[in-house]
Amino acid sequence: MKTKLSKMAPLENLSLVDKVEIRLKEYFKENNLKIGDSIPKELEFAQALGVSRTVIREALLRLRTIGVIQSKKRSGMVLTQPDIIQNFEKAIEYNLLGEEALTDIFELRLILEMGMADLLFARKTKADLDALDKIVSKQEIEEQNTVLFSLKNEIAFHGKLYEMSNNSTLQRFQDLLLPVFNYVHDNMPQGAEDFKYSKGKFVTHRDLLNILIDGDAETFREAMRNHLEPHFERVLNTVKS
Amino acid sequence: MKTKLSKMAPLENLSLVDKVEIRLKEYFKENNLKIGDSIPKELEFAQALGVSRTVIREALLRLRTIGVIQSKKRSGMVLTQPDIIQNFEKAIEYNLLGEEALTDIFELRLILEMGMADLLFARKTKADLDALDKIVSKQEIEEQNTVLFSLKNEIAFHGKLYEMSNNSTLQRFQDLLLPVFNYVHDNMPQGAEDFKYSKGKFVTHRDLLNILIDGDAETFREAMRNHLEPHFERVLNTVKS
DNA sequence: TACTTTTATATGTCTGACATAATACAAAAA
DNA sequence: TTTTTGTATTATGTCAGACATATAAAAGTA
Repeated sequence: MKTKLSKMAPLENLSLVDKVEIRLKEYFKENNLKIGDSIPKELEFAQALGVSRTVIREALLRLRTIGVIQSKKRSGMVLTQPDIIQNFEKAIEYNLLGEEALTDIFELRLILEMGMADLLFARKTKADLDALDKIVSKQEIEEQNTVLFSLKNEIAFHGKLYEMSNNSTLQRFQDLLLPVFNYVHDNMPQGAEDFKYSKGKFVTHRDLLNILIDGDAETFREAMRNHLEPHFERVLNTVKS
Repeated sequence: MKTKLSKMAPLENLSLVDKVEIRLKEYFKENNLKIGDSIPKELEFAQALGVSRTVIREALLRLRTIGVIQSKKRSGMVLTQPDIIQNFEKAIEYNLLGEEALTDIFELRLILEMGMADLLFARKTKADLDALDKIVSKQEIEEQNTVLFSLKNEIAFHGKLYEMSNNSTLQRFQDLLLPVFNYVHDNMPQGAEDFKYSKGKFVTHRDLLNILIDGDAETFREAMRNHLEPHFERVLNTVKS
């Protein structure tokens, strides 16, 4: 009789580089290294761990790739503050995100725009509102004789909102997600109709701006919800597997 | 007389590996490679580009680190769908995020929880609500004779909300951010008082659950806003540089 | 057919060498 | 003295060739 093996965990199948990476992480923790501290050179690590310089280099290269260290000739390597958005960026550059990830990200955008009302009201400045007014006025002029929807103006308005959040992580997130929106925009089979949401029965950019000027966060949220209605409708009616 | 040099741009200072990485990216684009496709072996790339295998390996290792390719002995390398959260994770593991990034991320959490109301109402199931009820009841029993705030129950409740969003990117984001919340929680000098927000004048988990059962998204948003009030108060009153 | 053994092969690791750029320091010039 | 320029040093960057290891595919066996 064959006994079940499903419960047996595969015995650790780590490459040397994997192990070295773990040791390096321990080393950083134990020595309580901070941003700006420099670390021993490759050869010293190699001797200390008893492996070749090649392996050390590959492990360090991983850290460099995720932005945890930087290296310079002659000066050695220094711990740096990783840019959490950067890798995200790279992954997207390779155009390898699947359908599900793209959908998730699009939903994420809706969530973010719905959720940032309070930050906007807490941090808005006169200059911000003036800038928004310019954007909206420009859009109104350009679109007054057409139903055409300008993605450029759309991005300008919503991008400014992200900027006003004064949260640079959020802001970079938005920058980075723009190509994804374009992709979703371009690949929606139901046509562009859905995207003309700044006209007609929905809340316009001008409406949003007016609320931002003398309304409150709660009102803004509900207005934004209406503004984004076509997107929500599409997203919420799409059955997720 | 000294002429100004400010206009001179530094001439490109890319390492060989940098250049190879760019070429690889071009290669993927030109050949329109998709997830699952396999790519030539290291030696072939080395010969084609006229560089050593070492350089190719380092460039490919970068791709592997960000999850764009996977390698297996003998089978070569295959394009894979990068896990956009994974690198995030790694960066955080190294405990190298600065104060600003942590603050940003904490704000991001507030934004997300405020923004996901519509998704919750669109996707809630009976099973979800039952599960939430269990969590809340457990919390009520444990905390009935104390003002002590249990971070564990807090995480269980809010974590379940993320789960209900049915957006796995969002969900993993939350998993990953938990240590950051703990960090912020542990390092708040004003003490734990602020965090007992599920008692007293604020909206409780039970309130939120009831709204989730027979309320609507708008009501839920405002309730969540009140529920998160202590956090918002702290965040919005902190002047960002 | 189903199973086991062998073989070929691409990645993983090692070694030792040289190239290159950044730094420190000495020498020269102002 | 102060500034500039040359020189030596050094840690990373790149190279070449070898062997180790896992494993997919082929060959052999029942």
